[in-house]
Order: sequence, then C-alpha cells, then structure tokens
Amino acid sequence: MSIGRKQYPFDLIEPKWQAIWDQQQTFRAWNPGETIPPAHPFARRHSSLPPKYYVLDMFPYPSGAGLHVGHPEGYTATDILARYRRALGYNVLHPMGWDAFGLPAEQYAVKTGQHPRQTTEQNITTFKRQIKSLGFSYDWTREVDTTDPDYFKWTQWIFLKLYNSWFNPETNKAEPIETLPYPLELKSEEEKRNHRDNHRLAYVSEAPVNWCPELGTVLANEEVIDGKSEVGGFPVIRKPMRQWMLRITAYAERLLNDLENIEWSHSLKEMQRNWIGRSEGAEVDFPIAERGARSAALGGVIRVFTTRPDTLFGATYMVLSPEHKLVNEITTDAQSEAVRKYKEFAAGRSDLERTELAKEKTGVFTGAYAINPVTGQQVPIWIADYVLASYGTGAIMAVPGHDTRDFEFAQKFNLPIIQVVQPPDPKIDWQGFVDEGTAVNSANREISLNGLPTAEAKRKITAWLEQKRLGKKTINYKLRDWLFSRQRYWGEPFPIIWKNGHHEALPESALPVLPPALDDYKPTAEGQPPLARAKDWVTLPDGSTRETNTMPQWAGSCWYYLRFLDARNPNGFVDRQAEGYWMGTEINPKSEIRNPKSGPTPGVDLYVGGTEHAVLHLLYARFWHKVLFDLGYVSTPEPFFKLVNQGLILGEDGQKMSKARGNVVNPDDMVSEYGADALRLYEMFMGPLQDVKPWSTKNVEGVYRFLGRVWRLFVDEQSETDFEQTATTAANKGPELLNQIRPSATVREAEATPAQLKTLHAAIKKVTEDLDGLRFNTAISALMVFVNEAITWEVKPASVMRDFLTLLQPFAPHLAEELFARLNAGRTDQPATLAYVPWPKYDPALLVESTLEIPVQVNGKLRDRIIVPADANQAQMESVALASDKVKPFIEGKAIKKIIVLPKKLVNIVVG
RNA sequence: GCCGGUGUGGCGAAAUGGCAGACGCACAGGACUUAAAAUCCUGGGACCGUAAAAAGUCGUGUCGGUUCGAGUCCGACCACCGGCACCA
Repeated sequence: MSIGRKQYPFDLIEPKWQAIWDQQQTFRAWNPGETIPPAHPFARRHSSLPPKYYVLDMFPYPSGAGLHVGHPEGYTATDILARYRRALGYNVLHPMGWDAFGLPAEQYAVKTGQHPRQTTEQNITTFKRQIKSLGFSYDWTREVDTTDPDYFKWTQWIFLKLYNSWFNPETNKAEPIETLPYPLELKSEEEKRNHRDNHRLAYVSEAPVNWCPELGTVLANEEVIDGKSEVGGFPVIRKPMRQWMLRITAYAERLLNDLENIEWSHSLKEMQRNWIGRSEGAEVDFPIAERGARSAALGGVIRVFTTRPDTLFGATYMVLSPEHKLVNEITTDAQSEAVRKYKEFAAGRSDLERTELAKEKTGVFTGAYAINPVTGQQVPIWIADYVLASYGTGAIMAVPGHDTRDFEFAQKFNLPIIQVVQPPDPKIDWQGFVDEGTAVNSANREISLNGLPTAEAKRKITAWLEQKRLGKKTINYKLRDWLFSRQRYWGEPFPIIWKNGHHEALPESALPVLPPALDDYKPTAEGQPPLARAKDWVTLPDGSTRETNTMPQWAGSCWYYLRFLDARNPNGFVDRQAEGYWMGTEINPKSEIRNPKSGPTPGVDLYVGGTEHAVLHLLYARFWHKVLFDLGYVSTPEPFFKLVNQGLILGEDGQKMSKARGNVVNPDDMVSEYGADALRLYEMFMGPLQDVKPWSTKNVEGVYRFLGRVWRLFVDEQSETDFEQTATTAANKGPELLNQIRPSATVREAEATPAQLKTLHAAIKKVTEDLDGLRFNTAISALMVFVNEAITWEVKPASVMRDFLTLLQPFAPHLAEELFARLNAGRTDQPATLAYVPWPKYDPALLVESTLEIPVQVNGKLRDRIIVPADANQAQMESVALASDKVKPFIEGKAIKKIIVLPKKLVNIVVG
C-alpha cells in the first residue's frame, strides 16, 4: 500500500481547522436562556433558538488499547447528521463523554497499585486525542466522565430516588415511598420497616446470585453468557449472598408495550421482547395428597405456572426446583437422604455445568404425592434442576405427552405419558407434540375440553379453575430483577449506611460519596469487597457502617444522555427547561422550520451504537428513564426515540478484528497516511451503516483519491507543485505554508449553464434524500458523480462550487472548510465557516429533461431504447416503439395482445 | 431447537414491481514521463459470435408461484451471520 505524494496537504489542513473549531467553539450547542455571543457563527444565522436535534453516540469505555476503527463508524455517521442538521437550521446537540468506571482499570490497580483514577485519565486523554483528530463536531463543553464526582454525585442521587420509591400497581408507576400504604395488621415499627423495605425499587435480597470467583464479584444475569462471565469468560457459580437489587420487573409490561412507540430496528425490539419474555398462562394449585405426605405438609398446596392449562388432564407428575421452599416439608423419611444429596448436587453445579449437561435430565422422587385437581389422580412429586426456582412459582405440573422436557424426564424415569392433545395432522405422532391441536381425553364429571381447539380449551379450563378457586389467569416474565451491587473498588459507592442491621439512605447533602483511598485494591481475605479495607471510611462516628458494595458499570451509562443536556449544572442532574427543550416536549413556537415531519421528536432524535448493548444498557436506561418520568424529573416516557445499530467492521480477511489474528486496523495509522476526511469518507462509503462489512485499505485509497480530485478542482496545479517543493524543505511546517497555493483560474464568478445546474441539483437531491434515509454510501457516490462531471468543465461557476462544498462539508469537513475559505478569499459577504451555511435546496424544475430515453420491451424483454419528448403521451410513445427497427423482428407476424405504456417510464409490447 | 438478518461481477456495493451491476476497488489498454510513481483518458457480468462490431442467449443462493414485467411480492427449501436457549 505504498503511496507516493500526498493527494492534497491534509496534514496541514486538518489540524488547522480543528484548531479553529476549538478556539471559536464552533459546535457549542446553546441551551434555552443562554446568552449567545453575537460573534458566534450560530448567532449570525439564528436570532432565537430553532428546533433541536439531539444526535447521540454510545459513549465509549476508554480502554488502554485506544480507539478501534469500529468506533469512528458510528461516530462519523452521527457527525455527518449533526453537521447536516446544523446546515438545515436546527440547534444540534452532539455530545461525547466517557463511560469510565470498569474492571480493566481496577485489575491494573490490583497488579500495580496504581490508582484506577490515573489509568482512567491516561486512557481518556488518548481517546480524546484520537477522537478529536477525526474532526467530529462535538460540543466539548458538555463532556462528561462517569467517574467524576460531579457526575456520579447524580448517579448516587438517582439511586436514592430508586431507594425512596415504590411501584404502585394501581397507578402502574413509581411513587415516593411515603405514599406506600401499610396493611392494618402491621403494628410495630419493625414490621412497617420490613414492609417498606420490601417495596422499595432498590432493595436488599438474599437470593442466590451469580458469583464469579475469578473476578471476585457477583454478576447480573445479563452479564453471564453460557455460564461464564461476559468479561474474561471465567466460570460463574450460584451462591446465596446479600445483594442490592433494582425492581425492574415492575416495569416489565411498560418496557414491553412502549417498544411500539419508538423507532428501533425490528430485530432489536425482538431481542428486548425475548429478554422480557412475557408469557400468558395460569397458576394452578395442586393439593398435597395424604399418601406419603408428612403431617406438616398436609392441607398445603403446590402452586404451578403453566402456559398450557388446556393440558392439565395430562399432568401425570409434578416437579419442584431443588430450592423450592416446600421440598423439605413434603419429602418422606425414606427419600430424605436422596433428596438431600440431590439438592447438594444441584447447588454445587455451576451454571455452565447445568447448561452443558442439559441434554441429560436429572432429578429424584420426594416420596410425596399431589392430587391433579381435574382428574383427582394422585401424581408423584419430584425435584429436578430443569425446573428453575426463579421463574414462575418454581414448580411445574409435568405434561410429558406434550412438553419436550417433561417427555424426556418421563422417559428416563418411567413416568406415565398420556395423550391430551390431538395434532391437526393425524400422521403426526402425538407423543411429544407440543404445538396447538385439539383437546382429547380431557373431561371429568363437571367439565369437558374434548374437541376444543387449544386456544378455546385454555380459555374454558382457566375460567373453570377460577370459578372453582383452583387457579387463575397469570402473566409471567423471564425478566428478573436487576442485581445492582458489585464487590469492586472502581464504581460508584452506595449512598447507604447500615445501622443495627438495617439499611438507611444518606441525605442528599452527603453526596457525592467518594470512594476511600486504598493501598490494595483486592477483596479482603474474608471475601469482603475492597472498600471494606478502608476501616476509617467504613465506620462512622455513631457506630453505623457504610455499604461496601459499589454500583455496576451500567449505572453511569443509564442516564448520561440526560446529563449532556445540562452537563455543568451544580444544582440538579438536569435543568427542567433544558430537559424539555432537548427532549422535545417543549416546542419553540418561533421556529423557522415549518416541516412537521422534521420537527422535534420526543427523546433523543437519533442514537447510534453497537448491538452488544441490545439488552443490557438499553433496557437498564429505559427502566431508569421511566422511573424518573414517573417521579416527574423527565418529560418523556422513553429516552431514545430512534436507534440505529452500526454493523461490525471485520478485518481485511473477513474475520472479526482481534489482536490474536493480527488484523486490527488502527485509526491513527489511517489518519496519518490518508487524513481524517478520507477515513471518515471511507467508513461511510463501505456499505450501509447497519451492515457487517470487511475493511479494505485499498478502498480507503479510492476515497482518498476522490478527495484529491476535489482538491484539484479548486487549486492551481503549478502553485501546488511549488508548494510541495517548499513544504519538503521548510523547517516550520505550519498552516501558513498553504498560502502559497493559489486558486484555480477555472473556478470563478460566472453564470452557471443549465447543464451545470442540472448536475448540481441532481447531487443536492440525491445527497439530501440519502442523508434523510441514513444512506451515506450512496450519498457519497452522488458527490463522486458530481465531481466526475465537474472535472470536465472549462469554467466552474463559484456559486455552483460553493453549494457543492456545502454538500461535502458533513462528510469531509476539513477539506470543505479549507476550499470554501479559499473560494471566498477577499470577500466579506461570505461566512468564515461552512458549519452554519444553509443546506442548498434543489429545484425540481432544473432537473426536468426535455427528451427521455425509454426502454421498449417485447413480452417483458428489453429490445430497444427510444428517444421521446418528455411530455410524449401514450399514443405517441406507442407509435415510436412500434416503429423501432429493433423491435419489429420480434413482433412481426404475431398478434399484439396488449401494449403497456408508462409515460416517462417504459413501453412493453405483449405479443401472442 | 426458537427468533431475527443476509445471499447480486474477481472484491465493497447500487437499483419507488419497469434498462440489473450506479459509485468505488482490483485489473487491462492508452496518454504524459528518460523511466517509474502520481495524474488523465478508455474498457469491462458470463456465454456465443466477429477481423472488429452488431445481433443473440443466459444471468441477482435453489425450486415453484403471482404479474404484461420479479433482484424486488408470495410459498417451500439451502447456506452463512447475529441473538436466545431447560423460562414450564
């Protein structure tokens, strides 16, 4: 990939413009009520705030490895749109920040003793330098860093809001904990406190958690993949621990339903729907039978959840999860040893083993029986770890005839299998048939489902169960509450203290709670989190102790898009007016933009990031946002109106980029060799934003050459040759060297020809439409088409070339600014920066052709192309087509059945 | 297994149901140059033709359907990618 001389002096142009933008704060976004300096280019165009456009990137974790070519893909797309919207006249919010809490800095601290703060700052410095070198139009005055106490003060503040709220099922929203009603039977303060603590949105639970010994911390379900930690791939085991949880399950229904009101990709919505996992069914009570039962269990019932109540007559046994609380109560003496051993076995199995060994079912008989409430039959009760304690009621009725898992289990342990569903196709074996069919063998003295299709059978049996008080219709979710504490140092400390075994919130005035200084960042020998090492910090004067867990990395990223709206506010996490303006709920009546289609949308207008956050960050952030919405702190029910996932960039070999494969492309190398504009342009020219696509440095050279052609369109070649001579020998290679380059004599103030206007307006139309549809690759090709044409012009009218640079600016801003400034040298009527120059409008009248080339088909096959006047009517087109010499041989001697004429489009002659 | 996505030249790709392959890469030929690089011009799906053309035939993963007309819509299948996976 050796390249000779530079296509154009991007190495001087790019730093020059980056410095100008920085110094002028060109891309600063203005909040309502802020005074805009009259000299700012925004003020030159707008006298009041126009409608907003909030375009957001997923902020990065600043790793030690630096930027990857995947980062600039999404960042370039959003930057192009930010610049485009500015040109259209919007007030654009386009911020950047750092999701900087996280494990790598902490692991480095454990190894070296260096404070994670230091590592984090170094990494941020590198990331910022790299991002800035690409010329993105971020408003850096709004930069946020989740590890900055001024930031995480508000993360802790939001936690307090969660802690001090409960979810009211009547109103279906969060409310302050003070509104929580207490049942009358609760008398003592202790009882009331327990009741309150059990209803908070942030609560403490003793449930089994995912413990990763290697990482020394617990993980959320979402952070465990195939039984291994998402970070590092270490084994994860289940272990009961006291942990903070967030009651996200209360929002399951709203998180699901509100997906319909936002513009996310179909597949992403599906992923969230699957993760939430709503299923409708029924809870049914099975009384414990006398046979084999211990006296303690008599009179009790086992409640199960099923999505197929229509198969109740086929339930021939029951299974409890090993952790079910009735297990010990019902187990007979004869079986107690076997049950004890099995429970031990199940508890010791890591999630990985459970998954890997899933093919082979295991379980033991408890010795007890329950009564099938519709058949009256006694059915044995087993325990098995294929039934999960954490889903439904932790117990199932097993219908081996029509459930794959129950079928396998029944076969292995010789349990009875009976048919209660007839498949629609009689050729299909009913055994193990799990789809819908017709109920059979499903009747007792009071009710019969026989002959009913599955859906109806479900309805009928559920109604009957409800009437008999044996069960009721129920909805269950796969979604679990969010495990919110980590045994780490480098995270937000909880604003919580413990007093006499109870937790208490610190007052807002105590925020931010800073992590203590430590010499050693490892967990303690007793397995306490690292914060427990700071004894002075942990113990308060009154004897109470601080919570030593920290929040997970997701906490800071749950609300950063809100902090960007008002990043330096010391009095609140976001100002109400700023929030209303940027989130689109306060519409400015003085708007100069009238098109309602492009008016403000509720929430972030466009959010771009990778699919890896499909269920974690995006679900958590939606949840927090809804809580803040319920409590009245934000004005929209959803945070991100439109969301686009950029596709992964693969290495040149078509494999995922990785150090091990040696196919990683470093953006710094691309910038130094081809310049930021070329890298930006290439990342967009590769293909559709959402697609997975392989890197090709050769193709970078292609767009780099295109930028060179643009450059040569505007500059005098002789002076450039002279410049190159000077540049190679000059000691001081500053941007003033560029002054040697003179403009090309072919670009001058001149009347544009109709053909030139047509070329320009075709480009305006295509680029505008493609940007609206996020089709960056074809927009760039339209710019190339324009340049290929313009290169042939003897005279290039300055007005046409200015409009072209306005179109080019979002894609290649440095080059466009430089050429625009040169084109306007000596003129005072032109602005100093392209950033706020209005986007050109295309004039359809200029695109009208006087004659058209029309394809002529015979029986749908292309036979000729004819030239007709653009306004030719059907009869005229028909007669020209029939007269064509190339068409004649195909219609001669045949009967013409029909002629299809589409004006301005085509003629198709159908012959028989 | 379930859900979602994608299959088009040598490669990245483009095409409101209406001229398949825009734009670019790689390649080939030419101009410029002592020469090379860079630049500029020209060519290009395959087959069959031909001195060269023209004409013709085939062609968007496979098979079928709807339609005057299908890369595009419908049905079945195959391959690859991503997600979920004992959730009752």
